[in-house]
Amino acid sequence: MRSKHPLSLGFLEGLIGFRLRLAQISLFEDFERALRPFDITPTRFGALVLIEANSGLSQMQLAKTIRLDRSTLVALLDHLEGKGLVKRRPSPTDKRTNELVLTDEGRKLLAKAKRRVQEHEKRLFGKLSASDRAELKRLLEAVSAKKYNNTL
Amino acid sequence: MRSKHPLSLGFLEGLIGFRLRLAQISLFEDFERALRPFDITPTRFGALVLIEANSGLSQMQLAKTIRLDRSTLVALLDHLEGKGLVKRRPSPTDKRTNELVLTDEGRKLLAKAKRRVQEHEKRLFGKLSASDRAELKRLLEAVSAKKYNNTL
DNA sequence: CTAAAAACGTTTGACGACAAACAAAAGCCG
DNA sequence: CGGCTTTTGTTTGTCGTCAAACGTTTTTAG
Repeated sequence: MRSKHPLSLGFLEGLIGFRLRLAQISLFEDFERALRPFDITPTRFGALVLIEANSGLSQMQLAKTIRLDRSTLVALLDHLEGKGLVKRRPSPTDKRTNELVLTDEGRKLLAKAKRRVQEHEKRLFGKLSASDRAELKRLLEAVSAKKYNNTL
Repeated sequence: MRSKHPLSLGFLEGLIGFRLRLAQISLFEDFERALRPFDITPTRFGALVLIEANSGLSQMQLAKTIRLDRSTLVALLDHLEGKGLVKRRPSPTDKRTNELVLTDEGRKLLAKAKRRVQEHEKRLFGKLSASDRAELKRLLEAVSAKKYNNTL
């Protein structure tokens, strides 16, 4: 006797949010496994990419863009800085803020990581057609584009 | 001087995974806010629905279906049981497992929660057309339908 | 039938995330 | 200018999650 998986999803069956959650779990699982050798998580990867693309940005700017609490970012940057990938440089114009920059080592590691991430995306979304992928991206953007009535 | 949001996303621009992550954050934010009065999170909600739809299921079956570690489920069920919404009932046929069932109170609360969740889904996905919603759901299902090469 | 292997629920430890409180600095406004 | 408010980075506390180890029970092999 082994009534295996097939449970009824009940109310969850119709919920897009539930599917989104499952997809997110699959995503994270594969990403984590693929980037484990680099000790890089999705969040860390996002931070590195953004620092590369916007050298000198502040912690708040970074936090907002990847939608992370600024307090969370502290430990994350401590980690990356501890590994010599990122540097916090006190801003000369605003003594409250730090300018974030990638080190040479950071740039080098990121280059390698990007290739892994590219493979990872292919693995996850490769089963979809190119137009399906574009469509998925478009729809996801629409979802997080927040301008819903904040009348709560 | 206030260089606001507009940061370049760089490499993230093209990644579906990044969009998925952002959408997931938006989802969780709205869900959490909408269901806060009930002290119900997305994960708890999933558990309640699944127990309702598959009364008597085991913890492992539940954990697998919502893709949660079985150790995580322990605390979650402790919480729900503590609030009198769920009951753990030792299985008569397999002394290792518990049969999970909803209490009357659990069923009542879940009914209310479902309505809130329905509103929440409308809020998040209502900006999409019906066909877009169906498409999104289909694509997300395809993503988490794991059967990618496990050659890693 | 019996010994080894697997499954189940639990405990403990680690980690990432948020929220609240804080000090320092910058911005605002009389 | 001079005081209040806001912003920024940090610390501390809490929570949800996974992973590993454990005892009990079931399943499987020989």
